[in-house]
Amino acid sequence: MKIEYTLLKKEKNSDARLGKLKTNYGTFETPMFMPVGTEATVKTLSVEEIKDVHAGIILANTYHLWLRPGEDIIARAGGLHEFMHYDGPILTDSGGYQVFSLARPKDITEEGVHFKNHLNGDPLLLTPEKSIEIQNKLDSDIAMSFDECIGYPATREYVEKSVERTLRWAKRGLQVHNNPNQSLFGIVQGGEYEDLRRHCVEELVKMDFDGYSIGGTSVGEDKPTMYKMVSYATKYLPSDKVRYLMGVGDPIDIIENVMRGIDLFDCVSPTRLARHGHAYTKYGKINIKNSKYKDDFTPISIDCDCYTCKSKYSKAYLRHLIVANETLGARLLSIHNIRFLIHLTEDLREAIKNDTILAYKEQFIKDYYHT
RNA sequence: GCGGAAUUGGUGAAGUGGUUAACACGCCGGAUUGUGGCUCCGGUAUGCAUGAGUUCGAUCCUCAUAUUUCGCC
Repeated sequence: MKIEYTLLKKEKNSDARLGKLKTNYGTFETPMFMPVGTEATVKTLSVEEIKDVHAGIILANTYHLWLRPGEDIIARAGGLHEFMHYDGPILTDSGGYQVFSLARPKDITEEGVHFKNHLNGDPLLLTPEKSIEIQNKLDSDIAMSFDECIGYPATREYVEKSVERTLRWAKRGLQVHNNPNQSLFGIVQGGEYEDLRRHCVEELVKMDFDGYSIGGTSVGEDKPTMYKMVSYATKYLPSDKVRYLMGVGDPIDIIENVMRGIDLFDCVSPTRLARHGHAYTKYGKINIKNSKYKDDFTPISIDCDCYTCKSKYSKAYLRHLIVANETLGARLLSIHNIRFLIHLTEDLREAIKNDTILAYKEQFIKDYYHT
């Protein structure tokens, strides 16, 4: 069965949407933040801990799992859910982002993208067909089209050419996709150009994907530009399909883009920041390594309902764990940070129900930037 | 007691008779956006054991003192 998106309510003062996404592995409400589990693990968290932060869905990565352990091993295990012992919804990224982070422009051809295996240096070719074929075998609930994620700034000429290629790649992927239990999303590119974003949306909608993502953001542009890019896409996307903004996870960005009609987000930041000793709080991001926390025996946040805060692990102890490079520190902070972002989406859903998102945003920003 | 060697920041240390004393770790900050899992970027010795001398100029040469260390009685 494919996913089913139901639009439950639109907020009065913005384009924010409350929705419901039904998958073979469970139903959850949107907006929702997806924790990133690149290597079939949300780094440092057990499956029970992923559930405990109320993650509706998680993300894994085609490129990484292709290289190691290989999609055939995962297929033999019974698919990604069985393999990683996780019975909730999973979305797989296509490897398109690795085009941006690993490849050089000359490595991109019509056929696909030439990489060097980052593990052993072997030359690799990832094509739209190959990416979809791997994702079919991984048996995730949602697969992504293989796209070219371009950086910012990029010339209009380049973006034009790249969007057309991304569209051809989307079509090629769609043609080989053959997993009836897996949905497939198209990815909107087009840089900062409204007509190109619009064109990309219109062509993707003609191909009739199960959902749509917006890519090519958080690649070096400033916030106003990112928000414009999102609006240029959501403006033309069909309201009966779910929308996913890729790679965005800054709290303020989540609020701003929910208000522009985004339903799903993912970002490595909560887990990466945790490993490097940072914690989100209502009053801004803190660096737990700062010496002022050396003898602060209070939890990160008294009104946080995450395991770490509820258990009253103190800042002094967390600081010690991070400074001593103990994995428990990364784990406790990851739990806190992911829960913080998911809690944020819960608050936003509530605000959509009550049509109070403008006031919510104003108060959040006031607190977050220390009034 | 006699003789030798050593003494550079929080630590391990490099270094030179002449502008800002290398590097590493630590420490103090910052960064991080569809994760190439111990990453990246800053800051961190107004001073080279102490005192005196030689010199235009000494962390570097000389002497004394202190401390450490090795050997001998």
